[in-house]
Amino acid sequence: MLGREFFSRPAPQLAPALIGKRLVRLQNGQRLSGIIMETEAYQGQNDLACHARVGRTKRTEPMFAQAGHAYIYFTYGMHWLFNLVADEADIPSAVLIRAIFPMEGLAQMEKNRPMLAHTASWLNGPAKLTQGLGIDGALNQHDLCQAGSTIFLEDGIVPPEKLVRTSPRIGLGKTPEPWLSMPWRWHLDWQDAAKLIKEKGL
DNA sequence: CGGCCGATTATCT
DNA sequence: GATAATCGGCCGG
Repeated sequence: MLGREFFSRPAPQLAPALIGKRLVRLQNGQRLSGIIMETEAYQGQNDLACHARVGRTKRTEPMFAQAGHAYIYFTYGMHWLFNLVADEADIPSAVLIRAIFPMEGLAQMEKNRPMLAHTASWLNGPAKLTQGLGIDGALNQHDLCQAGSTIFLEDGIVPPEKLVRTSPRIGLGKTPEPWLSMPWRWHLDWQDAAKLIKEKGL
């Protein structure tokens, strides 16, 4: 299980370090997991794409917590999105997990999210992976570094830096520049991930 | 594969 | 009262 020190850095540093890590969720005592393929950083009140740009509210409060906690919010009237809190306490900072490569508990994940199961498009979206892993608001503010947690990270693969692509963050709408174009999204192509996982024997 | 559209409701102004 | 860190269905190429 990755400890607090791993998460304790600004989101734009944590986000690329998360690519290749294994996200594990215990559901009914069973391991569901996937390799993290895509992340986005949201850092501080200056970042006008960050929910916490407006300061502390009921929704943004988790982003001000100590690193290693979960920030989970509901959007579009139907979707839960999962973030890992980064950086020091009182600095609002988080990394959105946008895609995973399914690894363990495939049968249970298929029950959780039947659509497109076992295809490359199964869990390649921030709301898709929360469905697959059975993550919702009940886990908001959870500590991923606490013994006995039902959600935590483990080491997985360490992709070569050249395979980790960057781009602007997705879905920011009318967020002003320079935040709209900030290259704070990191991702691994599906085929590259599959190859690396196979090579590593996971 | 890419673009447009409707769904559906907590949160904030 | 407007908006949203999305998704799936449906269309056209």
